Amino acid sequence: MVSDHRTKTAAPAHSVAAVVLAVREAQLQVLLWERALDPFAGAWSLPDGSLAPGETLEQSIRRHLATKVDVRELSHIEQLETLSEPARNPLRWELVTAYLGLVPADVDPALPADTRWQPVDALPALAFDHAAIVLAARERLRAKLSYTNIGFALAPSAFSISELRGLYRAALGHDVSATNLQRVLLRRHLLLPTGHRRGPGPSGGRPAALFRFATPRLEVTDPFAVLRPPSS
Amino acid sequence: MVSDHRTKTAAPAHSVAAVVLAVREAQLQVLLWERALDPFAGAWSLPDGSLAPGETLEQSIRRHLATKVDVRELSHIEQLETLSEPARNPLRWELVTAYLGLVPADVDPALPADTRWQPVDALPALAFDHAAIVLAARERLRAKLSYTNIGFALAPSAFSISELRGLYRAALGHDVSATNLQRVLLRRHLLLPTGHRRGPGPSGGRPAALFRFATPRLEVTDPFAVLRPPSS
DNA sequence: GCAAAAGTGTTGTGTCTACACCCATGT
DNA sequence: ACATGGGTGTAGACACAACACTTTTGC
Repeated sequence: MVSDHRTKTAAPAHSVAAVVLAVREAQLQVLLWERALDPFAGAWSLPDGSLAPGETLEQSIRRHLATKVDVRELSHIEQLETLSEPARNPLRWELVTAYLGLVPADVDPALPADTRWQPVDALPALAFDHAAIVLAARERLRAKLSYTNIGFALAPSAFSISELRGLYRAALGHDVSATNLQRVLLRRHLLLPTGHRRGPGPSGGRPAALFRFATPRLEVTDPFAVLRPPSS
Repeated sequence: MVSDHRTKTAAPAHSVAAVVLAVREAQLQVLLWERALDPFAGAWSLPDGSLAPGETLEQSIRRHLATKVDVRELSHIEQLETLSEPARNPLRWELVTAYLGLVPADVDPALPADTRWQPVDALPALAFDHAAIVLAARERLRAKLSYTNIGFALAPSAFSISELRGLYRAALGHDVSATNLQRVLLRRHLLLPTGHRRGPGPSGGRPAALFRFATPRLEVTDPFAVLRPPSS
């Protein structure tokens, strides 16, 4: 079957789409794009595009993000899933491979006019199956915040604990104790003190120590291994 | 771009492949297939096939498994990832979406002559990028054994704790304490006593109580939420 | 009684939450 | 001095591993 030539002519189109998330104004936001062409002309959708010969899926989504919405400063990218419902695109048979991309809170890429950040909690109707993809991306991010160092991808290069707390709160959707956040992340050696301090605000207050993430690459830090190997 | 008709003619072929795992003879084994046709004729590979019009990826891999290796008793199936390296297939541009499938230890599907179970720890050279897919599947299974009820998909409908221990040991690759396995799974209400007992072996011994998994569907049982919402 | 296999009791350790308290700065 | 925001100390709850011990069977 791999060499069945009839299937070659019946191959589906393949597109890539990205859920680009960032915390902006204390909210988890996603980068959306207003479609100019059918299907779903005028509707909001995820940034997407077609896979070109000679490139991998990840190269493809990076290319589309760079050329169409000028987003190059992704601190992290990972594949989410491939959707294949035959009717997902009303015009043709098309699969899509979805990616999760993260942008640090301190970068603000210049966006084209048809592109906008939207809070994930208040999404407009989205084209295709993109609403489900956004929710899957948010779940993936939330889970990984608990057992990996993925916070590095949301945070600026240096930050105070309370700033980091704001990022976690926005991404997780619930409050986080600054006390325990600091201790959990320090215990796991995810955070390093930079030695610098943030100046206090206009109304005073103790200056906050600044931290940075120890590693700018995704690592599993809590091997959630209830069933871990015996110590002997 | 979605409506760019040039890309339609340049679409890649799309195949599906499955890592079907089961614990057999105290080892984690994978279902392999000896390829009859090029590319990689004569080499071992994962069971695979082409996506047909009108079907989803999951329907497709279920169809190929049912028709080609006669495996219908999958207790669980989930998508792993989609691989897209342009040179992964030497004959043509082809993506593959990989699935993880699990078969309970007490079912033994009749297999065609070109199909065989092989221990994951002693794999022959595999076609394409299939070796990497098998390792990804094993990692996914191992992780999910710790924080979900996925054990239900490896286990028969009723089992003693020591039988279950054997399954976990084979899948995880290290020893597991029967004492603690029982307590962890009971504490999380994954396991229910059936009220029946297994007769003792020829050399005596206390008869083992039989258990079953409470739910035959994947559930996250340990929300590994170090950063969980405050109780108030 | 003795060996074999299953299951329970118990102790110790580590990680987390919650909350009280202390520290450093501006006005 | 006092308000404001940052950081630490500590106690309690919980989950887990390890291991000793008890129970139930065959011989």
